[in-house]
Amino acid sequence: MNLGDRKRLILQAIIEDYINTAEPVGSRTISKKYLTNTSPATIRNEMADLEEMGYIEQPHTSSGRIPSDKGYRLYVDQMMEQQAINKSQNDMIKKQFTDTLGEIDRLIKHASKMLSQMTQYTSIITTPQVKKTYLKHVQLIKVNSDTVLAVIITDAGIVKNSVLRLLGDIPNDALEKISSILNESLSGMCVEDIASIALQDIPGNYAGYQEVVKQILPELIQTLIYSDTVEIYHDGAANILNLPEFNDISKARTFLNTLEEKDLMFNILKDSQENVSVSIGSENKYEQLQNCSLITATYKLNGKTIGSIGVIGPTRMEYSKVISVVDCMTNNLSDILTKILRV
Amino acid sequence: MNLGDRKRLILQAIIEDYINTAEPVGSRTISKKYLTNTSPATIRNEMADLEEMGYIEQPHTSSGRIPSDKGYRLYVDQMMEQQAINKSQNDMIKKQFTDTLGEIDRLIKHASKMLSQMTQYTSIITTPQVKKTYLKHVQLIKVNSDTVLAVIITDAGIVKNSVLRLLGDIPNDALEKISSILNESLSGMCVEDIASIALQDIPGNYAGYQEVVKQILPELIQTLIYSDTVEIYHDGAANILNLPEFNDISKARTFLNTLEEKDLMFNILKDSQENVSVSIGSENKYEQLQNCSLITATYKLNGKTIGSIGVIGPTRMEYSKVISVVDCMTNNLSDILTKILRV
DNA sequence: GTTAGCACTCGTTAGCGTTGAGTGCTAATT
DNA sequence: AATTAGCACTCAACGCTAACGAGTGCTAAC
Repeated sequence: MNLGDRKRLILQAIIEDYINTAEPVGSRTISKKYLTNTSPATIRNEMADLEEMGYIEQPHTSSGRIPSDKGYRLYVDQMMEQQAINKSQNDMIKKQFTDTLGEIDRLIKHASKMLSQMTQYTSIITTPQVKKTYLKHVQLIKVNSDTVLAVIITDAGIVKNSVLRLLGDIPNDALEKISSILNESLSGMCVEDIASIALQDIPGNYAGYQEVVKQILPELIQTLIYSDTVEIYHDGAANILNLPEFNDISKARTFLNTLEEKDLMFNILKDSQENVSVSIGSENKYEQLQNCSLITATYKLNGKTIGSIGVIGPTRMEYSKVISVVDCMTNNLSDILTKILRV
Repeated sequence: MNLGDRKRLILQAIIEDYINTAEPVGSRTISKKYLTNTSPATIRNEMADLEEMGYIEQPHTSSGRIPSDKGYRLYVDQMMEQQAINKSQNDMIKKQFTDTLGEIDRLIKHASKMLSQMTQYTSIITTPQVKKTYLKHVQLIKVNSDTVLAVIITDAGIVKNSVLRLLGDIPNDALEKISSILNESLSGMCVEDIASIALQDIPGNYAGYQEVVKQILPELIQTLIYSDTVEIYHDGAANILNLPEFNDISKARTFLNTLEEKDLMFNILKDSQENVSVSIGSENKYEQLQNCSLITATYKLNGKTIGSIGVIGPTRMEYSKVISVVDCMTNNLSDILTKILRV
């Protein structure tokens, strides 16, 4: 299905002009701005062919052409100039990250903000997923006579806390003992597995503290289960209101509503591939996003995929730029996380 | 400056009708729907007076009247029927909260979601502020040969973690010792103060671990400083697109942009009063919000104010309803936090 | 195969009278 | 003296038409 050079050039011209202007592109424009040696009439003929092949569409008779989803797909896969990883962009991201100390969540939010600022679209991002990591250490700290704090450390360096309330007082050394018992039996296990084991499956000598352990364990497990809930952040929602395709208030509303549906967003990001992947318009699984394009990728920690980021924009998206930014961002995010959280 | 009963009734009618319909209210409407015993002509005369006094405005000659900010203010302060704390509303909130276990941040986000759903406006909320609390306990946990996790517990039950990287290995019992030294010198201090003290001010016998303490302390302090950064969440941004006052895309954009400016939002919430307070249109300090109204209040933990919530909507807001919801929400939030986090 | 010419389509915009909700004023009524 | 009916006036909104122009497809000439 080779198009022929001229058709390719015309398609490319249409797509790139449309990405810039959001206006249907006519034969005259192409002849003037892109293929100066070809007359509008010829281009019209070619365009008729391209339309028949499904790469472009006509909003109505007697208007210029706009790219179809299929057209964008061809563009992304074969025609787009792969933007070299922009050095200055990369440096900027790196610098911004090193300036952001503090907690992981903050880092994640910052990444999201950068992503939306650099692309001028809307970014979405998940916090690291705990489920996939392994438990490294549990420590019980006595806070009050009846209150114990459980601190959970996983191999991804993610730390979760859980305030446990006991029925009675418990001596400090007993806590120490229980801590080390729990550690022995649990450490090294996958969080997913710990969450699903029944109490009696935990081996070990409780040294007379069975009662206390029975109180603590369910809550601990509960914490692990809850802590698996990844949070989803987004940023730059207002950006899309700058785009003519969202001038229609009802479209803007649908978009914003979709964005606030965390479950949906989670499902979208859940499926994202390790490498930057592009989902164009009708290719999207969810109806609400079928007039958008989505560019996603995952970030890692110590080589393990633990979260995803994405950019949502109109199908008329600056694919080349966004792909390079997303790529750059995941790499830097993985790097910095691995550096900060190495445990 | 008593208006006289009829003027009051007319003003109230205008405000309530306008809140419902978003359309300028004419004399005929009032005569038909609200003051059936008074003729439109009489009402027109009264309206002319009310306009002169600044309580209502005319978008253009020959249109009905709309309330001015001053009008809304009078309404909120003196005329509005204080909605009784809605029992079923209260129960719903309570139930929702008890269903939300897990971390504080999640609870906060959930509160925000509820707030926006119940009011159909946009809600904002801050996470609890650490600065105002007192340090209760510090614990160092060895994770790796060169990695130590510091866990900080404050009297508000807020827990922060900080991964510290040491230059060399350190024996377990040394950590214990350092932990207890730090506890002795720091616990009971206000977080704000700890963050500002210099290293040498910490008394205590370091038992030969001066070097290690010198490494750990700055990072610990850093964590405290960073952890003071309250996060701000919002929810229900899409709601405002349902309102006719935001049909103008550029207004919607301004609104969304403002919402994403965390610093601004923080400043707004920072000033909020303990009791529900209302800021109407031009009363707002920040220009971007001067065609909005803002209803804020604070929530507490163990009687101490630690965070704020708010609802942003058009000046044409259902004040009565929103005030009661916000009030209800802060009370429940304070309750549940105090229950969960009692340390 | 390419291109100039031309009739045709159709969304957009500007102009314009009509409509109707609402006003302010005046004079009559209570 | 307060209230109201009557009336002329204002002005946004609506619907209609005409002109415009960007763009097309087709045909015939190059």
